[in-house]
Amino acid sequence: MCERFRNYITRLSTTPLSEEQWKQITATMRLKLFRKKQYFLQEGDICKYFGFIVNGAMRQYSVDDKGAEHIIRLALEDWWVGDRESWTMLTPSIYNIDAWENTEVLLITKADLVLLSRAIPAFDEMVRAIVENYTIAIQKRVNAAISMPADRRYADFACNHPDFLQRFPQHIIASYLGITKETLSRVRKQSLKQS
Amino acid sequence: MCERFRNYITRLSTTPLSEEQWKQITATMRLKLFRKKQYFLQEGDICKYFGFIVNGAMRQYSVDDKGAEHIIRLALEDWWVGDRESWTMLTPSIYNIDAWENTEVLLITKADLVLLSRAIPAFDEMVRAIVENYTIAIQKRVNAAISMPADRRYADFACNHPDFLQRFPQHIIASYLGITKETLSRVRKQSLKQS
DNA sequence: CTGTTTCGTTGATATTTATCAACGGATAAA
DNA sequence: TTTATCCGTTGATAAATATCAACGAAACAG
Repeated sequence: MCERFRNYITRLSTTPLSEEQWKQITATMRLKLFRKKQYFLQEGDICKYFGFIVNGAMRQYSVDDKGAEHIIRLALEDWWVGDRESWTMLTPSIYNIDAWENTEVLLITKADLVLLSRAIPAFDEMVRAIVENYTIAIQKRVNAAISMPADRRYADFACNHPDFLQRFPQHIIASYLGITKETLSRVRKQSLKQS
Repeated sequence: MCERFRNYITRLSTTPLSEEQWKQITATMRLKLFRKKQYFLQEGDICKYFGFIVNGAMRQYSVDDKGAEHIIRLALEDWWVGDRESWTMLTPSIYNIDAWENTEVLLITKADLVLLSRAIPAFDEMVRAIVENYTIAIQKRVNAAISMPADRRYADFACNHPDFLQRFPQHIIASYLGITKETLSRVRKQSLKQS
């Protein structure tokens, strides 16, 4: 059932993971089902868990003064969800995270994460790799946001995350890219003509 | 001379730093002067060092197909410079980093960073704190980029980084915010009227 | 099956932002 | 000093994108 996570660790680390260690991990992390629309984290909450998505889809977003949602992050299988700021500072989160599909998540607390990292080299390596990958990816996203027009941002996104296009509707993708659904619709029509 | 870095470590960590450990750090990291306009990293280079700015100012930017520069990151005293992607993947960087003022930088290689982190708990804590702070800050920047209009982005920036406004000219700030210098000039005029 | 919501599209229009061109002041270099 | 470069501003105009409104199709809930 959680084989997916085991493979994930193996993929992100060089040290092998013993049967014993894997048992410790499964004994520590709890599997929880979030039904469609259920909150993983709600604005004002403190983020006590990070979650590894075993299957399903979630989104992280902020809500502005006019009630409009802005998608900060999308996550599918093998992605993590949680709010780093709230998690590390223990402050109320300004974001919401909810399930877009029914989603199975492996939960871990900060304390347990520290424990497992100390006890299991492969786990520690994985954590470091996650952070590395995340910072690289988000750096690119900032670069795209400040230097590319809407159509190129979409082209980039479609190229790098074709799976997201299959799982999330266009108005969600649009919000993620910082444009309206109407603009995205027009951008897509254009890009079809040219191919 | 590098007292600034010592204070920085102390501030970001809870473990004290012994005289012995500090000596090890200064013996490992090299102080280098970059004169105004000198490259710290040039597009196509592999980023072999991260640098802690002891004094001065640097900028990181990409250059698009039309030759326009897009400021990815600005850095003053107590900030780090380097390209995470190139550094971790050992791939040629797509960014440039150069000195905006004459700048003194403490250099460290990846190997040395690992060594010092293993040997010195305070150093390790500092590295973790940097990564935490960085991910939180850049997350907010993405949020701003996709959910705020130009004037609010500027107001936010001015509020959070008043020191940057003093040290970098407006066209650099504008690029950092993803707008043109003309637009920034108009935004500022508006914001003056209202206060 | 039937009403309801979600989703994507399109058109008309408004707003925001970029582009282009020009200017004056400040600063640095010769 | 003179000359050149950098910097910020402004106006006129163009382009990109948002907003508002309406529609039909599909998916879903009762």
